[in-house]
Order: sequence, then structure tokens, then C-alpha cells
Amino acid sequence: MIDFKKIIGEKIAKNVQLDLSEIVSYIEIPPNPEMGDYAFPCFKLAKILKKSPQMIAEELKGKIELDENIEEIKVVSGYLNFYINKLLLTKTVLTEIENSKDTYGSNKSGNGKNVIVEYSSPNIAKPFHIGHLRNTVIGAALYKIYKYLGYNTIGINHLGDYGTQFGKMIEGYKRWAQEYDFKKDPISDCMDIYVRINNLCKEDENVLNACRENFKKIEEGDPYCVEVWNKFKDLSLKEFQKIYDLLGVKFDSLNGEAFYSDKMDEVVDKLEKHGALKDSEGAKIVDLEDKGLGVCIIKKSNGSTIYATRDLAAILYRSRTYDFDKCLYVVAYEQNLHFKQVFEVAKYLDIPEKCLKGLQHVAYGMVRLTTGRMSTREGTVVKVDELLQESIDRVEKIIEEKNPDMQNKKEEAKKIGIGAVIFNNLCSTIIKDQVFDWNTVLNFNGETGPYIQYVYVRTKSVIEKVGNIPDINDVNIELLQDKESQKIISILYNFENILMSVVEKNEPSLLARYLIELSQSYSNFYNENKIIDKDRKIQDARVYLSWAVGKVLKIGSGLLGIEMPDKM
RNA sequence: GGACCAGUAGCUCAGCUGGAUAGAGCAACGCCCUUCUAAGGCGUGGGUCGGACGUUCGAAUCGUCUCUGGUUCACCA
Repeated sequence: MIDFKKIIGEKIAKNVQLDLSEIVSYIEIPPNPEMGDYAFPCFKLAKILKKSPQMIAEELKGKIELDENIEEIKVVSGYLNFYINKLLLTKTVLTEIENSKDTYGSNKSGNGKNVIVEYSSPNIAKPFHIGHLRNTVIGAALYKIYKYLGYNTIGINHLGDYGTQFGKMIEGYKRWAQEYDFKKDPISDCMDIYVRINNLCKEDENVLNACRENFKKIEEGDPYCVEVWNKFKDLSLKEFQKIYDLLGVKFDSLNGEAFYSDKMDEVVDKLEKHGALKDSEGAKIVDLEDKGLGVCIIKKSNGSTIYATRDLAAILYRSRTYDFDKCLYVVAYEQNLHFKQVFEVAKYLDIPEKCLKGLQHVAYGMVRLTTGRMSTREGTVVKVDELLQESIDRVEKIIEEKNPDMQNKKEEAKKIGIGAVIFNNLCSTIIKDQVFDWNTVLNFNGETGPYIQYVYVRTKSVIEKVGNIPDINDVNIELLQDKESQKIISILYNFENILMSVVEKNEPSLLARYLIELSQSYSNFYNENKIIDKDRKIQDARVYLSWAVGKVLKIGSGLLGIEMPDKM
């Protein structure tokens, strides 16, 4: 597509002693469309040229020639305001959408690059709660968007299937297995055991030591411990899969922590070889005090490993298996220090420089309840299956009220209910903490998933009524020059840029906000104009624009993991 | 105590790498369905951008200090 910003930058660059890239970085979008489409502030030049910004702007205006791209230039209080050729913009955007169809906004910027997205990563034998949901939804969106931009993307569910917690589970299972059937609600049974054994550990140090011993036995391949551990794993995966199916989330690999249980010796060897390993209080550590990062434990004093060791083994394995350019860890910010340590220690693993540089922690904020922090042990978690079901149920009720004759009510309710929950998790900057409130999550008015879906359904409904999508050659773009249409066009133009920023910042909320903006602009257009019109030319133009909006809403939502209903 | 993160309207949040009058949604109030889906649109009210100082032609945005909240700081993950 035409890059107007670059074109303007080039025109300015001819007359100013600055790099093109620097000029382009100064170009901004005016706060109000009447002030132009792009603006170049001349204040920075004032010092260099020792003239007033206003004078510089006037002079520049005189030197820059108008052409088919730029219609007009105005000087306003030190700004050079550019008015681009709206007909050309309209034509460019619509032609691009027509030609690329379901791939609009995608590009090849990631070609040849391998990106790992590690996300979801729930703990086996514990409930899948709304914290994991946030993680899963963020990771899945990043995964899809990277892929859309041409990256070879690998999604890894780094299951929490290892560690002392399983020693605890085994200890609990040994003691109380006969009290449970593990059939109706296996996760709940597991959690019950987990809470009981934790309480016992608090009271009795010997029990805790027995738990640690059990974990060590798993590592050593003790048949009983491994069998029980596998049982928990199978039960959990089956439960998690139900949620992934509802969310439409898939992984390329389920290699969790346990997968690396036999790959940690090499890490220890390498650290030793580099002289990075130190004995301290019976444990083996890497001392990072000089970097202000404390110490990173590699082996505990009882000889067994710890999660940092497994993360390091994973880095080594992944660099060999996937030759990654980026490895994103979607993990809550609680683990900031942990990842800083691990990435620092990874320098001793002899992996390629690009892999080392590609390690990135995508930290997101905590989900807390109005009553405070969630705790598995306290039993205060909100379970995702219950949340999703509640959301779907509420949508069904609303459909029953508003549109009782609708087709496929169940299916559509599912898309809307789940879409609402997904959108709620993606609509604000991921680093911010979120207070979970049923009423906020299950609100379907305003800036929500259902709002976007509703707008999409409107575009579909208009097309359905008309009976066909007009041929782009029958669209007279001069009939799309009103304020409302132009607002939409400029937003559509920006879609690819938004996707690029999402990847650059690992911030899917940018796309979520974008879709709200697009939806609002269409709602506005819809209310201002009659789309189905007596004048066939006007109708063709507006229906075509509606189709284009629907297309981008569907692509964008799809990238966030939100499906579009046909009716609402 | 050290480190990191956050603090914008009653609530939830936008505000791009400093730029032109600080924007949405929710909640409140008032309008708009004999016209394409009112899960919608329009309007009104609501702000010392936590505070202070500084850098700059210009600061919600950058720097320093400070207050508040959160997270984390060795054998859990």
C-alpha cells in the first residue's frame, strides 16, 4: 500500500538537512481531521535554522510541490499540515482489501524467523483459574499475530508437571486415595488432597521432607511415584483440553517441565565448565549479586533440581530444536526476577547469540479478586470452566429476550459468551493488574467483545439484505468522501501498522482497542447514513465499505481468538 | 530495607518515540426505533493527569526527589 508518511517525509527531506528516518519519526497525526492527515512540527528546526517555526513552515510549504498524493499543505502555528489525496487513499485501501481478502494486513516481515511463544502453562493437578486464562488468551493472540506476519511460530504449553508439589500430591495420594474416586471432578479431588497435605506439611516438618523425598523419587524413576504422577497428569490434561477446545487454543508442543528432567545434567556441566557454579549452603548456585540479581539456585542442597535448572535446559533444547530468533515467555510479572536470572545464566550455555538476545519475558499483571489475591490452597480461585459457562448462559438469556427466533442459538451464544471473556482479557495493557468482577466481565455493552461482534453482524446483515457484494469496479469512491466514511477508511488503512506494533511491543491490547475504534466508526457511519438506498450507486459504495469493515473486524477478532457470530 | 511495576473523570481504561482545546466505555441525566438488528447512536454533567522540583519553544509523556498501592529478594513454581 502507499506509504503516505514516507512520501511526505521524502518531500521534506529534499529541503531539510535531516535523515529521512528522523523526519518520518517527527511526522504525526493531527488531533483533528480538519487539521489535515499528517503534520510536521517545525519547532525542532527552529534552533538549527535560527528562524521561527512559523517562518520555516512557510518556506517549506513554498518549496514542496503538490502531486497526486498530496492535495494541500497548510501552515498553522509552526506546523506544516498535509492533506492527502482522499480519493487515492480510498481507492488504495479498498483495492488492497479486495485483492488480499482474508489476508489483509498480513505481510512477510517475519519470514525466515522462528518465534517460540510459551504460554498457558498451567500446573497439573491444580484448577485452571482465571490467571491461567489471561495467560492463555494473551499467548494465543500473540501466537496468531506473529504467524499472520509471516513468522514461523511455535506454541509451547510449558506444563507445570514437575517439582516438590508432586511429591506432596503423591504423599497425599498415599495417605487418602481411597477416600476419592477421581471421576466426577478429578481436579477438585486433587485440589482437596493438595490442601490437606499442605496443611499437614505446615504442622509437621517430617511430612514436608517425605514430600521432597517423593519428588526426588520421581526424578530417579521410582515406579510407584511415576505411576501416580502420570495418573494426575492424564486427569489434568483431559480437563484442560475441554477449556482449550472452548477457547479454540492449540499448541505445537506440550513439553512441560518434566520433559527436561533428563536434560539438566548438560546445563550443570556447562555452568561448571565456565566456572559459574558455586557451592553455597550445600546448594549449587550461580552468584549474580554483582549484577544486582541475587543468586540463582541450580541444584538444591538435597541434590534435586529446581525450576531455573529446567528453564535453562529448555533454552538449550529449544535453541537446538527450533533455532529460535525469539522465545517469548508469557508469564505473570511475579516472575520478573526469575527470568532476569535465567536469561543471565543462559549466557553460559554456549547457545547462538541471536537466541540469547531473543529471550524475552512477556510479563502481564495479576488477576485478583475484589476480596484480594486468589489462592489455590485457600480455595478462593475462580475456575475458568465455570466462568465460561456462566458467560454463555447469560448470552443465551439475552438472545431469548432480544431475538428468540434466531437460528443456531446455542452455537452463537457460545461464540458471544466466550468472545466477551476473551476480549475482556485483552482490552487493556497486559502489564496492568486486573480486578476480577463478574459484572464487568459479563457486561456485554460498550467496549466489549459482543459490541464488535454486533457491529460485524450488522455489516453482514446489510449485505444479506442487498443480496450480493458489489463489484469493486462498480464502486464510485467519490461517494465515500463524507466524514464518516473517511474516518473508516483511515482506520482500515492503519490495520497493518497496528499488527506490526502488536508484535513490536508484544501488546495484543493494541489490536483490541483498534477493533473498538473501527466498530465505533462504523456504528457512527451506520447511524448517519442509509446504506440500502434508492440510488444504486450510493448503495453499492456503502455496501462495499460495509463489507470491507466486516472483513477487517473478522480478521482482527480472529487474531485475538474471537469468533464472529452470523446473527445476534 | 534493595530492585522492578503501576498511579489520568465516581469506576474500568486509551493517550503512538515530548507537540496543537487531555479522550473512550461503564455509572447518572436527557434525547433517537411507522427507515438497513436499540447488545446501537447523539447530547449533558464530571479532570490540580498522585505531589514537588527540574529539562525544553512546548511535559500526562523525559529526569530527580517524594507519597500511595502491588510484586519480588535461596532451596515452591
